Amino acid sequence: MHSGPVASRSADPKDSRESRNGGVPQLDAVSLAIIEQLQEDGRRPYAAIGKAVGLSEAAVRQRVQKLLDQGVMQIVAVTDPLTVGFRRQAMVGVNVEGDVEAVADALAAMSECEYVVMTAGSFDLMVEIVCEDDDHLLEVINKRIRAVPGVRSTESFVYLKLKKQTYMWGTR
Amino acid sequence: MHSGPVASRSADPKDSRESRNGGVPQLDAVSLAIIEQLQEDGRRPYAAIGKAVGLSEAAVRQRVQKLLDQGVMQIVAVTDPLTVGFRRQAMVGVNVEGDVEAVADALAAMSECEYVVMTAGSFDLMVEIVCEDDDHLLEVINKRIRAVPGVRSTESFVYLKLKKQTYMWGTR
DNA sequence: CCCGCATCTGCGAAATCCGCAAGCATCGGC
DNA sequence: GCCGATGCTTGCGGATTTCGCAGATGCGGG
Repeated sequence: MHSGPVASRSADPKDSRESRNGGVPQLDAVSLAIIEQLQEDGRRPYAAIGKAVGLSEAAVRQRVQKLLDQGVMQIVAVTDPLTVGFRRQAMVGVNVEGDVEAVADALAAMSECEYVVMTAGSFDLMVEIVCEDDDHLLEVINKRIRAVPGVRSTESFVYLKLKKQTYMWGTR
Repeated sequence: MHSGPVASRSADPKDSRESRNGGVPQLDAVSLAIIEQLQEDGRRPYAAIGKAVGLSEAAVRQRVQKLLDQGVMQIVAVTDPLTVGFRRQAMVGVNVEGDVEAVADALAAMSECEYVVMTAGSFDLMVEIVCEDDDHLLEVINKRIRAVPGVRSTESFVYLKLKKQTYMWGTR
């Protein structure tokens, strides 16, 4: 069902480059161009993509399937949760003692955490959470996240209004 | 091309509820169910969705089109920018003096800003930025963002590793 | 009651998706 | 040089999907 990390882990780290980015070989210009097309419209037909990037329809189909299988890319509907029934959303900065990645994995396992990223700066981790209401939010932050072993402290930023959300870095 | 806010502005704010969420009437259970289907797979056929939510293929198609037109939902490919050539990514917390929303709009207009949200807490704004390299990152943070009138201070969190990125809040 | 508006359904035509096979070029190992 | 692996192309046909449109259906206002 693909709910885990963005890039699936590989069992055979061949060289240092691949072992550091989850076993995904670097993408060539054509795959990049395909991704750009699908960032503009996730439902664009393969033939149209092929015309745009200079590949046959079948080749595009094969590449897209591989990108999806590898977990490099996902094609999904995205919305503003606040307009779709979820009333509380927040970014939580986390400070960790011990193994940061282990804590990150533990947080990523929680269904309320949509987004988990390891950072440099005054937080070790930043986590975006989506909740039904205030009670739910309170429980997730104060009971679940702070209960994870290694979490030293947290700071919360409750969302008031989402102003922009795009995925079109390719098209500029 | 839809690169702006998530929800497009309406010109006729009828009641207070709609005027506060960008003119989008609340979604009914069927549209919710459709969105859930497309969160699992953005390319799922309309007929399959219709079977799942109890609607005809054409009705699903009309509702999806409306959701897209209204800006409630977008169907796109999402990736980890760090695996696709962009080498520096960061979350920036911003403190503002004066009109927060005006600053948010100014930041949202920058192509490097993928994500702009107004927050409660020790930051007024949180902004995610995607850059080509360190020079680019430095320029965006220290030259462009801090040059926006009303920006009092910023704090940056450079991404080290993206651990989770999902859009399946509906399916739990 | 009637009309306008919004939504859903049914249905054909066109386009797309998908699996498959054969041929070909490239690349790296041996 | 030979060979296997990989990836692209072309072509194909059938199943599926998309798309536009015409015709119900439902609902509230006048």
